[in-house]
Amino acid sequence: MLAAERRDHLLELLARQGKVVAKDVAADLGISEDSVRRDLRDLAAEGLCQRVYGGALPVSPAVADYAARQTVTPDGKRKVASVAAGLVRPGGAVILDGGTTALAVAHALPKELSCTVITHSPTIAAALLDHPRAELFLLGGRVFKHSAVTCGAAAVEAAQNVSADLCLLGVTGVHPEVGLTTGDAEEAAMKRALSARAADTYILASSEKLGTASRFRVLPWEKVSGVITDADAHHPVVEQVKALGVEVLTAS
Amino acid sequence: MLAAERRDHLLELLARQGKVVAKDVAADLGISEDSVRRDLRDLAAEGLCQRVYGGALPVSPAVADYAARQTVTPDGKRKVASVAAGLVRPGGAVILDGGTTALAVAHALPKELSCTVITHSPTIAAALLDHPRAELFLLGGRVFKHSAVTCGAAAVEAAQNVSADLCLLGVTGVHPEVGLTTGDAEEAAMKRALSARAADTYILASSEKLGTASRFRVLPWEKVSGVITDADAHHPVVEQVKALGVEVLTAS
DNA sequence: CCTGTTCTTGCACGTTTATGCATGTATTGT
DNA sequence: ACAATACATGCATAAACGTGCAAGAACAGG
Repeated sequence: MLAAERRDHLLELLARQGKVVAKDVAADLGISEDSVRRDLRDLAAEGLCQRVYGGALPVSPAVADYAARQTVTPDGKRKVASVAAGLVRPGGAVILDGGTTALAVAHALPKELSCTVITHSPTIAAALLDHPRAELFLLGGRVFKHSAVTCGAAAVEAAQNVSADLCLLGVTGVHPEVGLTTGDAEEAAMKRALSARAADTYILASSEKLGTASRFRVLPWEKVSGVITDADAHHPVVEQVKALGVEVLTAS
Repeated sequence: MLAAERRDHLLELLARQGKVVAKDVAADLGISEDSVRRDLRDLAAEGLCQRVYGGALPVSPAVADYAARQTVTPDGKRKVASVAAGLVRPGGAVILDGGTTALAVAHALPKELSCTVITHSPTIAAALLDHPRAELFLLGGRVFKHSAVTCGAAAVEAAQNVSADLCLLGVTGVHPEVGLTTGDAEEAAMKRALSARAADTYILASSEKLGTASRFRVLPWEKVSGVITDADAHHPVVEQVKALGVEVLTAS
């Protein structure tokens, strides 16, 4: 890899993602962090980027506000989202829950992927409007403003009329014994309804959810095909969940 | 997540929401409150925000870019939206169409107005999430990405189960003889279905729509209670529409 | 083909910076 | 006045940084 190539690569990353993390790029390109730092220093000297602790930012912060929105989601959720997006097969149908992690999944879906996305979140629907090849189906109903999803009888009924290969569900608590839980009864019912319409259900479980439980049970472990998390494979909760016979996909 | 990114994020929140709560941001980004406090302290030291107990406020309180968003919508649409929003009675129910003008109406609704909003646009629904007293009902169905609304049989069927006092409809053409028109047959059908569920239907007709016609008829003039426009009261189309017995609300 | 120079790269070292936790203090609301 | 919450401070740890140095590659000139 040529040095000039690296610089171009850095500038492209900067434009596309709105930021560059020295460590990540180094690992990605298989070169030392020192070289990346040197490149960034040079670019900054030429006024092509703004050097910050840990990496660099574009000179004009308003470069890509789509990208900016991406970057404000915590690292863990983004990793989980990336793995989850990989589960969606071209031509397949996926039921996508609401919540910030699910929104990250929507953003992580390849822009030209042709698939069917079924969701009960207007936010998710709005995020997928610029995916030209994605068929989008919105489940209507009363909107719960707190979590920005439709719930209630009408929404559950609407869900009965769809089916999919895959359901990606967000929850607030993932506990080996208690199971999967969330903070609202209506939401829990809706999540159950969604899960029942898909062949496989995977849980979006960024590490802060592991080992915690909320008030309302969503699903028992038997109904879950797998869990996607950014926690280490040796995390105690991960190992307990594996012992229950549930597949665990770790995103490191 | 880079430290500099966090600071940018804080400033953006400050601009968009007019305030920052340390605890919330910490939970949101998955970092400790200490870091958030330190960032806020630094920003305050640079004069970029005003530190207060529990979080921070913008330096000049009136900067929250609610105004900024309003200004990107053309002047005419904003005026129309403002008048339309005035038609919504406290406690009343309104069916709100999709489109940019309808989105402006959503933004123009008083934040503390308690009313029921029924819409088939995920974008509109997302825009109204921060109206705590507004009951929100979303009509599901296949999403037409071009105009960001749900359409088709499922959406029309969902519309049959609601009713409202008022329907605010956006169209692409307003012509005295041809009537109200739009560019897509499915959309036209959906708009008809919406209109049929409300006691009164008003058309959002910013001046560039007047005198033009598109491919598909939405409604004949008899089904329309009124037209809201920013055009002058002596605009020829306005006078012709008035002659048809349709009320015209002019927003100057 | 050989040699000396320059440039790049990765490594080692010490330094600086950021972060989370613990402790004690201030502020707010009831 | 009291409890709850927010805050500042100090500290330990880990990460990022800069610098100097040596090994190697690219290149020019003899």
